[in-house]
Amino acid sequence: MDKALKDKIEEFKSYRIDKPPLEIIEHYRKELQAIQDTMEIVQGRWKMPIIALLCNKEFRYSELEKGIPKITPRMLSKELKDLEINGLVERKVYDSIPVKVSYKLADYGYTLVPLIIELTNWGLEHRKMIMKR
Amino acid sequence: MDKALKDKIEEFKSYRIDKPPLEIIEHYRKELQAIQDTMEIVQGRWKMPIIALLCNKEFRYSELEKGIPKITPRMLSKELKDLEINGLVERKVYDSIPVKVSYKLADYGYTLVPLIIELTNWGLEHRKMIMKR
DNA sequence: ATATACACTATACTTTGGTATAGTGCTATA
DNA sequence: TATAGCACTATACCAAAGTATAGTGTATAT
Repeated sequence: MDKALKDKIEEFKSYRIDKPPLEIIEHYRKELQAIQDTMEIVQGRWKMPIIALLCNKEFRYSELEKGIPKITPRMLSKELKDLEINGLVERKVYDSIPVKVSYKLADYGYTLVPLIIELTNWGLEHRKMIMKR
Repeated sequence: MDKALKDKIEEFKSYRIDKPPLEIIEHYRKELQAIQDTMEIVQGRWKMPIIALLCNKEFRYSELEKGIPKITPRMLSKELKDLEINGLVERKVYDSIPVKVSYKLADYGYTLVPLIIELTNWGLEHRKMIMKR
């Protein structure tokens, strides 16, 4: 475990309250709710990878399909629709012939960047750890 | 959106590569895999709330049940088992009568702290935003 | 004698997430 | 004329996630 992470954890621990379990539960109710709110929006195998790609630039539908291995067209369009509904992704239609459709991150989508960074870091470290064993 | 977050996003943008979509996809393959690895372990409504509580201290089974509203005993014991298998949580049995069982975060579980912080922050901000509209 | 706490397990069920496959209407290319 | 690309939608299906309810064995409290 690297030093920066250790520091972050120590800092985190210093904020903890030292109380019996039931009081801790009371104290953290809002935080638990917040975690569940986030998870509800970000849930599933596909949403975060889609957002991570869109962080870089607009992508067309078929480009996303290539970019996210094993996703089926049904899942891709469903997930894009969900993300649009939640204001994270914007859909743009160019009325050329044939139609071009582009998806880009909405400003609100960029608020997920810190989360994506953490997901990525943890996943990379986790893979390293598994390999070592 | 607050300044710290804006800065973080700007920093993130400065790391982005400016290339056509297919090259971006190529470049980010590992990161996308990492995100999916993490999501696989953390997936579902219950795992992160459980871990977040256990960040504070050991909890007994029945305390967790109280701490995580609406979870059923079946889900709680299943999720705890999954987390134990992945080395994130440790289960301790005190052989008093009746038996006491405690669950605590393993060292490895603490590596999820930065992620939990981001999940919590985003959820809290999201709720604020929804309320405003 | 009854109820309750504890730490679960069992069974049956519903919902959601995800797969597999085919098809649409348009156009450009061989 | 046939094939492929584009951006999907439709249908059927399956598996995993989650819910609802009941029950187990031991022990303390009323």
